[in-house]
Order: sequence, then structure tokens, then C-alpha cells
Amino acid sequence: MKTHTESEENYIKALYHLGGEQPVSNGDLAQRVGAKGSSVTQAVKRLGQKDLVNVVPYKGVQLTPKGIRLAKSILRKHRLWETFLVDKLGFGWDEVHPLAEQLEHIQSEELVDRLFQFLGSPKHDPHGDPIPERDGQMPPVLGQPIGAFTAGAEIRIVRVEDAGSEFFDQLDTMNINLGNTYEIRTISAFDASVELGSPTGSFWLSQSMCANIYAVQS
Amino acid sequence: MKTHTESEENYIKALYHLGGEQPVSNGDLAQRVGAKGSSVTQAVKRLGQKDLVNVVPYKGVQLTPKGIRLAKSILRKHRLWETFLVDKLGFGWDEVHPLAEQLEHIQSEELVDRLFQFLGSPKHDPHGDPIPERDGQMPPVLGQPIGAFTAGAEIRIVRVEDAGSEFFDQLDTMNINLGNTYEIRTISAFDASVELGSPTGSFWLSQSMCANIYAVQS
DNA sequence: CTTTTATTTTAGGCAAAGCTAAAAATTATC
DNA sequence: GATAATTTTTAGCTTTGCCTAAAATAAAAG
Ligand SMILES: [Mn+2]
Ligand SMILES: [Mn+2]
Ligand SMILES: [Mn+2]
Ligand SMILES: [Mn+2]
Repeated sequence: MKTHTESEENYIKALYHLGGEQPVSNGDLAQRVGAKGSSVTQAVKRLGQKDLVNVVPYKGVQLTPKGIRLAKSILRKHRLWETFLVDKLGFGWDEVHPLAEQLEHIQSEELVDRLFQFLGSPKHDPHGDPIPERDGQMPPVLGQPIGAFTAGAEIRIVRVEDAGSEFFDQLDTMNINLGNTYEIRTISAFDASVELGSPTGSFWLSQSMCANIYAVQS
Repeated sequence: MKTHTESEENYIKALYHLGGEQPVSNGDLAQRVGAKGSSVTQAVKRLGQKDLVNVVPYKGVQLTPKGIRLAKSILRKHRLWETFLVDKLGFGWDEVHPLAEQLEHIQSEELVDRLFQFLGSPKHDPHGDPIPERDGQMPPVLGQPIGAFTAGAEIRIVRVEDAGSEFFDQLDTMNINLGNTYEIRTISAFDASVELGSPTGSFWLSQSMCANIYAVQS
């Protein structure tokens, strides 16, 4: 049960985010971790020696099974900490990501298990993203983009994509939260914007807002 | 509000632990951080450049006011996290120190403030050690060693020194916890061991156990 | 199928943090 | 006060992780 540096873990996380189990290009990885390509070449060489990735020069980098396991365990910690910060400490869902990026590197199986219990064995984090299970299984990725429903449908918001702080601000000012339910009133044939109705009135959501908000029929 | 590396923070913490505001020798510091003297010489030079310590070659290293502020803020985080781990996650008080050594390096004022509130604004950690206030003030260091009381006194355990895991195991098997109250029955003139009485019976504590257990009259 | 463009790797540096071994300074001893 | 023992510093090396600039390779365009 070796231990990894923060940098290593960030590369693994980036690889999982970009490609999942598929190979990722040097350039994309460099962009994601915020380093230069040359640094990435070196870094993945180190990861390769630890059997966390397979590197094919000029072709791409791919997580090994071991790398995937590590990626999921970091993601699990990230999302559990986000849940803690929102549910227990009262942070806004737009504030917790940078903090979770620090907390996700704390190493202790025991701590993760206890945190998980303390939070009531959650399956999804404050943004609706699935929290990997202890054994690596992934709960379902919930919902479809709002635009995918048809007029008349009753929907419940179950997930939002992290589309930056302005997006979260907009959700905030419109009072849109996970769990909210609406009726789909209209879907514009012109610009794909959507009119949502609730007991208290109705309002329009732009196409780009809709694209980042996921819901299920309720 | 610059940010510090984990190594830097560990040196600062070690300096505060060893000398408080007083100078500390290279050797003592090396021993405490688990590095060689030569590494320490280098490290404190770097800390000096950041105005966290004053170095007098061959003489010793001393925290600056800025260094003291940092030391206290790390200690605050350490002890708040220990409180969280014990009070909220149900860890034993003998298990939390290594975890807190990781968590103490998480950087976020906001997180510390919210954690503090969440825990009910505690003044002391699970071992009875004072938690520095937001502004650097220190709550009182509680209690006197058990041997300092006189026979007949009613006492309450308020603090234990971290004297290693065997010490904690011993406390555990003897069922001794913070908050417990006893009567001092006897203090041996021969070996300074102490007989404590409780409603359920009485038992003897060796001198070296007593030296690490602090109590107040109750 | 060349040539141009874009991507990736190499080569060479730098800073943080550690190490060992040798030199220098301090402290203790006779 | 000179010498021996201890402590501290210097010098030189290592690894991680990042950088820039140049060389090599792959992909796109003609
Ligand atoms: Mn996140
Ligand atoms: Mn991270
Ligand atoms: Mn502790
Ligand atoms: Mn530490």
C-alpha cells in the first residue's frame, strides 16, 4: 500500500477525467494539469514506472487497472469531502471544489469509511455526481439535459455540470437547486431555450443554461 | 497571504513545540522533524528569507512574530481536526494525531471558521490541550499532574500528555477518560504511585502514569 | 508524395528537500 | 589555555517537479 505525491494523484485524476480508461494525449493532459508538455512527458514516465499508466511515446497515455483504482479512490474522497462541506459545514455548492481538491489527498482508508458513514452513505455529491463506492463501483450518472425533455413533462433537477462560477451564480439568482421540481412549459424552436413552470410562476432558461442542468421525470 | 509548503509548516510547528518564542538548537530541531542537521541548516535559511524565523549561525533559531502567528494557526487547525475526528467521526483519542498531522496543512480560513462553529466553539481538544483562538490567544492550559494533589482531594481528569500509544492503551484498559472524577485515596511515600477511588472501587496508578495525567479539583 | 504545421520528446536549468562526508566553530575537559 | 569531543555548517549529490528552447516525430495540406 504505497503512498503517492499530490502531483502524481493530480495527474491520475486528470487522466481519468479526460479519458476514463481510454488513452489521453500529452497536450490535453498538459492543459488539464496546468503544466507544459515537457513536464508531462517526464511525469507520465514516472507514473509508468509505478505501473499506474501505460505510455506509448507520441501516441498517448492510458491508465492501468491500478491507475483506475487510484483515480476512483481519489474521486470518492473528493466527492465525499464536497458532501461534507455542503451538508455539514454549510458551504455553498459553488465554493467547495477548490477545498475538496486539497482534502482529496488526505490518506486514510479509515477516515474515508467513517466520513462516508457520518454523511449517511451518500450515493451522489452536492452537484449530483456519483460517488464511487468503496470497491470502485459507480452509482448511476443521473438525469438528462433539460432540453431533452418534451413540453408537459414534470421534472426534478438531479445534477449540474461544473460550468464555472458565473453559471453557479446564475443558478443561485434563479434559485435553482438540486431536488427542485418544475413543469416543462415550452421548448423554443428558435433558440432551444426552455420555459419552466413552478407553483410560484414560470421563467425561461437559455439553451446554454439548460445544457448544464440535468433532470429526471418525476 | 502567501502559502507555505508542508515541510515549512512542519519546521514552524516543531520550533513552536520545542522552544515556543525561545531559540532552539539545530540538533533539537533536527531530531524533532526527523531530518539530518545539514538539512535543517538549509531549511531554516529558507524560513529566514521568508521572515518566519531569525537564525544566528551556531547559536540557534527563533520564531519571529510572523512565525509564531503561523505556528498557532497550524496548531489551531491540528486541534480542531482532532476534535472533529473524535467528536464527530468517533475515532479514539489515541488514533487521531497522525491524521491531524495531514489535515492541519489544509489551507482555508473559511474552512477553519466553519469547522470551529460546527464543533461548538471548543476551547480544548480531545486530549485537553488548548485550541488557539482565531486571534492567536491561548485558552488556559488545564490541570496539574495527579501526583500534585493531596490525599482526600476530589479530582476531575482534564488533560493527558501524548506519551505514546502504550500510554493510551493503558488509559484505555483502565477506562480512564477526560471528565472522569476520582477521589485521591493514597499517595505512596515509597514510589509516588497514587490510589484513586471511584464509586465502583479503587485502583493504583504508577508514578509515570500519573505524571502524564492532569486534573483539577472538583 | 512532399512540404508545412503541430505535437511530442530531449536536453539543459532551477528550486525545494533530503542525504553523506568533510571542514569549521563551539563547548567541555584536563 | 591547549586539546578533545560535540555541534553546526559547507560542499557536493540525489529525486521530484517544473521551466524554456531545440530536435524529432506525426499529422495536415498541397
Ligand atoms: Mn468537485
Ligand atoms: Mn488535487
Ligand atoms: Mn495531536
Ligand atoms: Mn505536519
